[in-house]
Amino acid sequence: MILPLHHQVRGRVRAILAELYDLSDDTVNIPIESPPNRALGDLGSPVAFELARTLRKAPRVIAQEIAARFTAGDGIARVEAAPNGYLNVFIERRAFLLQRLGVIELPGTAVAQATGPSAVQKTIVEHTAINPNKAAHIGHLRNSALGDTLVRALGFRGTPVEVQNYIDDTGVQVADVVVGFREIEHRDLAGVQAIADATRFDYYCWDLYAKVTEWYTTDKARLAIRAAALHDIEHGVSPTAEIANFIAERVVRCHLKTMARLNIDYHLLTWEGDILRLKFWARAFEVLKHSGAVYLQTEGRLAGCWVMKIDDPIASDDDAEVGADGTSNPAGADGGEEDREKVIVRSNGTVTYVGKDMAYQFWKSGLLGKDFFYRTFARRMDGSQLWATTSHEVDAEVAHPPFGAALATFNVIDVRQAYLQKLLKQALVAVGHADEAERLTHFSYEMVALSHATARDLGYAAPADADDAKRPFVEVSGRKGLGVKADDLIDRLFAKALVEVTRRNPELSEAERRRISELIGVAAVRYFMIKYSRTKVIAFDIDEALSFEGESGPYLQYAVVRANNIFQKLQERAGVSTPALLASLAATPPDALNGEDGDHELWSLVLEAARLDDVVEQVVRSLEFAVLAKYGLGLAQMFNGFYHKAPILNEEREDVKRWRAAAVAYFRQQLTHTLEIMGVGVPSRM
RNA sequence: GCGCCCGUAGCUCAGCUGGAUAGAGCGUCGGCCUCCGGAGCCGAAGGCCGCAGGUUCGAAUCCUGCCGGGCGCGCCA
Repeated sequence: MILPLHHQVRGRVRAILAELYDLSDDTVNIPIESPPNRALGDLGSPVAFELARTLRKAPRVIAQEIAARFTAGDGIARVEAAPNGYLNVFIERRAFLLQRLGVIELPGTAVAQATGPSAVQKTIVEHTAINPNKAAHIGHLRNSALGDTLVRALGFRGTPVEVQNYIDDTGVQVADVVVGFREIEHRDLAGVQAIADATRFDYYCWDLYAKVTEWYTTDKARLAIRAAALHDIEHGVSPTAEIANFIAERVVRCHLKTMARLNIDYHLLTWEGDILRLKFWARAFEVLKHSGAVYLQTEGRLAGCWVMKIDDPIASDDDAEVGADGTSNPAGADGGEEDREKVIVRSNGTVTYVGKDMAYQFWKSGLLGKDFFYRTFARRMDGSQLWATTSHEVDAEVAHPPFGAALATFNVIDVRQAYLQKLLKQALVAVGHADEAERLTHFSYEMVALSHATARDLGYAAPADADDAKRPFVEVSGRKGLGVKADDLIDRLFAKALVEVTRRNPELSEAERRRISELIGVAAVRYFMIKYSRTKVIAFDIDEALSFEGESGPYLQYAVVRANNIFQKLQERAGVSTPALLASLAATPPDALNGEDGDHELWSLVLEAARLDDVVEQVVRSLEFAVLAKYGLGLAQMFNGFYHKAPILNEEREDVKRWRAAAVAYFRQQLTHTLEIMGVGVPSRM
């Protein structure tokens, strides 16, 4: 951890600024950065540049004046003004490392914990939310990997988190599969159950879903069958509703199994059907009507609908200018340009998706005044209960944790839903809860598409003249059945890892080799899914995803395994236990740590390892997990370089040996934490 | 048409709320296992940071306008 030191430096610079220039505390922000190399310093601040204009002094002079006032102590060795105006801080290295290794006490932590935001309230993270009508694919994996990493990152910094997975069991997609079973395969509930027991059900539905889509296109009249099925599901009409229930529940169990393979799980499954049956919408509707946010449109195109005004700063400019070319579209036969409205309740009285989502969000934010009933659905990976909502009081378990009513909410949903998420926020504002709206975050990310090479592997060949062929990637499509199933990808990764592990460690038992392969496979997928910025479309390439080299999860694991090996060997060959080694540091001269011969590699490793807390803060602030991935990569690279250059077991100088070991001990601790935040474990061997 | 996103090395991408010399992986070429495990390390080649203006001590980063690409804008979800 480096942040306590940041706070300290900031505080002391503030005090000096107040003293020297009479600058009040919060007018100046004091950025803390990393100087390009250790010879320049451990922490650096360009604060003098910003002050240069207001103080009418050269940055270098300001930096010098601040540095002159800066006294050593409290973990800071000295402060220098660089010739170019940077203020550079040098850390008291020995104390810093010993504190982080727990050899000596870290001053101020007890206080910091006691005075910290003790009453932090719960944050809800909703992710995954796969339609329960087919197997999960790689697009869903990006969602879950990002969502779960967010959950872990929040947990790392002490924020209580509730993880929800929303199940759209009453939507068209489930209806489609019901239609497929009944109309194409002519099966009843028992028939569907038999198939579920005899096959990989989510895979079966994947294919069936594609078939149904095709089936609709051959005769548009068949769409009426879908509409009827959807209606029956929403109203609980037998037997359609029972079949739909069965399908949804079975497929959800498949999804849970898939996600569990990647160390991803949830506290609560919220079922859309329960939101309908418990009339959450009716309550939300009252509030929305009462506030005037949603009103009945009486004229025009949307007459008879309850609508919400979209406040889009679109600025209805003059569009009178239409080119001379005759393509001017007749914009407004009857009012095309005035305020836009979004339908919330259709003229036939049914609620749109947005409406249901608003009710759900009101509940998440603690504004609905209603609650679900709850039942145990399954076991979580740690053995505790996975809860699900229910609308039947008879099924309900009285004793359950409190759900919903969170201080803050993150909805992990891809960028294509940005518009709807914006409306959701707007609805909160409209009913007078601007603060809740402020604390609602749409964690958006770009979609996963397929590289042309991988689409070809899957047997998809776009006609050369088709649009698809010209695009930079091929879109995943559940409707077309085009996509890489999550479990297929995971299977391939596990299998490939097993080959590699077996080649390197033939003496291990098969069970052990499998265990290791799975850890490696998980690292590969999860790292792959977070290493891109969330604003970037991933053109998924199977060969790239299967790579265990370079910028990959296994590379990070490998670094930790190597580090662990050193301590194991230290114990085996020299009989030195890690605790004993660390204990001996207090009495070891710190020359090696301070860089004899101007060599700061050892210290650089320690300092970089310490940055994890800073990185996690940045990641949570920006929701950019690629930063975490890059940090882990850089740290592993730094260690690997150090590993080759600085031997430990064979180092003769005892003090050098100990400090190197200490640095590596801290490194592996921090990189292990980094991997934990990614949901990745460390194998015993690789 | 309007809104959001992307454009950096041959390819895939980093570049933190403007800051010290624009970096990594893959690929290419050349080295390194009597030495803690080579899923590794070291080195080389490879960049008008899409284009043009602007803001300032300083711009890959901020603003404007273009160009190219993606997505969104339904009484679908």
